[in-house]
Amino acid sequence: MESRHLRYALALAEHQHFGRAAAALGIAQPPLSQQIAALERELGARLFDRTARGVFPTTAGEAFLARARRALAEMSAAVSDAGRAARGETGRLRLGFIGSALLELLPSVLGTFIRDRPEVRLGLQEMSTRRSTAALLAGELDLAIGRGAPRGAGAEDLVSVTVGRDHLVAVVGAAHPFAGQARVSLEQLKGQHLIVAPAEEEPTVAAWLAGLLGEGAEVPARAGGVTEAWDAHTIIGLASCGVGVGLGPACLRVAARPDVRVCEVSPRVELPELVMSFRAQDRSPVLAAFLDITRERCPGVAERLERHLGAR
Amino acid sequence: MESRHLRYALALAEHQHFGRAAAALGIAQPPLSQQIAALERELGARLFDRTARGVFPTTAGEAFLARARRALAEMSAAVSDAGRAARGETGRLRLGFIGSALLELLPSVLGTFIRDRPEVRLGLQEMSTRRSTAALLAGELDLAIGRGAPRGAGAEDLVSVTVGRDHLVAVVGAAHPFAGQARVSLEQLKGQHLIVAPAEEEPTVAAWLAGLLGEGAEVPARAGGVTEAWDAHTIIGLASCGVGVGLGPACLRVAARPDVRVCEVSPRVELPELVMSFRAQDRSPVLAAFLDITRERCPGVAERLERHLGAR
DNA sequence: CGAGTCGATATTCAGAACATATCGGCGGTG
DNA sequence: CACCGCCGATATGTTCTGAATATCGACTCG
Repeated sequence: MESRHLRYALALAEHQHFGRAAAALGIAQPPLSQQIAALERELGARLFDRTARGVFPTTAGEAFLARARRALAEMSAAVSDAGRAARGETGRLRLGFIGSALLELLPSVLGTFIRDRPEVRLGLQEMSTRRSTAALLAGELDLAIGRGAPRGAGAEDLVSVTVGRDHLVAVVGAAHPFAGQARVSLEQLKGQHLIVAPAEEEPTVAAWLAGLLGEGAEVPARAGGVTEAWDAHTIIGLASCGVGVGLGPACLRVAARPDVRVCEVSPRVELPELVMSFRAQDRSPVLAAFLDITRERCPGVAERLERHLGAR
Repeated sequence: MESRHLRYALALAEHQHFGRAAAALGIAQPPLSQQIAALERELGARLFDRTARGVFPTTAGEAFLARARRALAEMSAAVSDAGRAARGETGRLRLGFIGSALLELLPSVLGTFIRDRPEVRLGLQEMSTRRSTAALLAGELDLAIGRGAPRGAGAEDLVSVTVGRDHLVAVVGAAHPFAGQARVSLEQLKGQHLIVAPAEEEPTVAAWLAGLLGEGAEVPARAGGVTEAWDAHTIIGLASCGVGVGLGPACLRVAARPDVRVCEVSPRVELPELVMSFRAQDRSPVLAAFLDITRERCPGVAERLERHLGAR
């Protein structure tokens, strides 16, 4: 039995007339008679009563037609569902990101995405760059936002584009000696207790800092001591109560509370770029849609993406 | 798109391998490749990722396959539903009957039917013979049980079989002069107030009675007076409280209460037969099943039915 | 009783689905 | 690094089936 039989039976039930039903189906009358007869033979049951006043379904026909309607509805739903999934209008996007991405990049991109693709289920999880890279390679994420291009095993399977640049700023409590300064020098920082992201989780940032502060070794080994904090709000909170000098990207200003001061670091120090990564072989249309929106919003991202997508 | 495409896609998703899926489908590998390709072309979306480790559905493929499974399930349900309806295992039977049918005939027949065909929805409605005949012709009933073969316009479209015979008995209260008698004569009845079924609703019975009592006219015109009662229990109730002498079929004994006496009428008077009627052109398998059961239970009905059914 | 309508049947034809044979690409292996 | 084997895609021929045309038989209606 093919779905054609269902369509023919439904048309016949609707028009109650072989000739008109066949015309509505775009075929001649004899093939319709044949197909209905074949269907009835296969089922071993008469589905229609041919009377002088028209063709009417039997009890068995009624039962059959009710199911047939649902079956055809499921089939057309299969087509439309597949199409929507292929166009990225539905599906799932699992996104891992570092906290600072929540300050500037994600709010606008996510807002647009949610408005454009309301039926896409979004999975959002804040995590370190290292973890998001690993999760991406393990297939647990579809997109990762972190600092610095992913490195190490498997990184060649990922595509990364720069979606933002930041320079280093220092955050101090209002009572701190630096509070009145618009800028602090690297020399000044060397004697301070520093609040930074954990070295193991953000290796790129940690390496930058270590180099910046004139040491080849780990940041935690610095004189003056180091406190590791996982996210922007913790850094700001610790700085506000005088624990030390928080160091982080300039976008920290967005989250700055009234009781802290943000100072430029002099000379200006560029941080590893905010980088968006995804699996090179990932053909998900949802991902493509998200990248499209990112492309629109972040001029300069476009070319980098084009180069990769064009190579597919 | 045909259901074949759904079956092929599901097989491919199950085996994750074109060759094995084709073997499971009983076809060669090239046609499977072709049909899947045609399906993907029609949908405008890739449904499967062909990798070195196997064939896996894409996101769109997952969405499609979920619907496809349901569609095919509906199709096979359509087949089985139609088959069950055709075999009379499901469906509906609307039955109109006179009250006395509830006393002997229906209890056993209905019991068997409900046990054999639990999924058939039964519509049971007590009504007069006249009304059940009209409802049968109007298509509001599938089967009618009454007294006397239906007559009048449309009766030739009905098939009737005798399913029971009864003779007339008289029902009186325990205090009635007849109470001690085993039998009463027609002469004795002539002076009594009688309780009978309404003439308009049970014309066959009324005609019999009128003839019996030696009058060409209507029963209500009889000296002694007449009360019309619709059902057996009312006749018995009125008789028990001394309203008069109830007249009805012998099966009234089944419903007789302790405070009434049932007397044979002498000479014995045969009542119009209990008749089961249905539309001659009704091919409903549920009706056929009900008739089968009736046939098994009522010997003698068989030949009458065979004659009709054989003529189809 | 003849005309008209409707569904079934017969026959032919075209297209689609399938089978056989072969090619191209990708991994694994000596 | 070349070779081999596996797998899916492609090419080509064959078969089968669904559809069109022509016609028939049954029933209705004027």
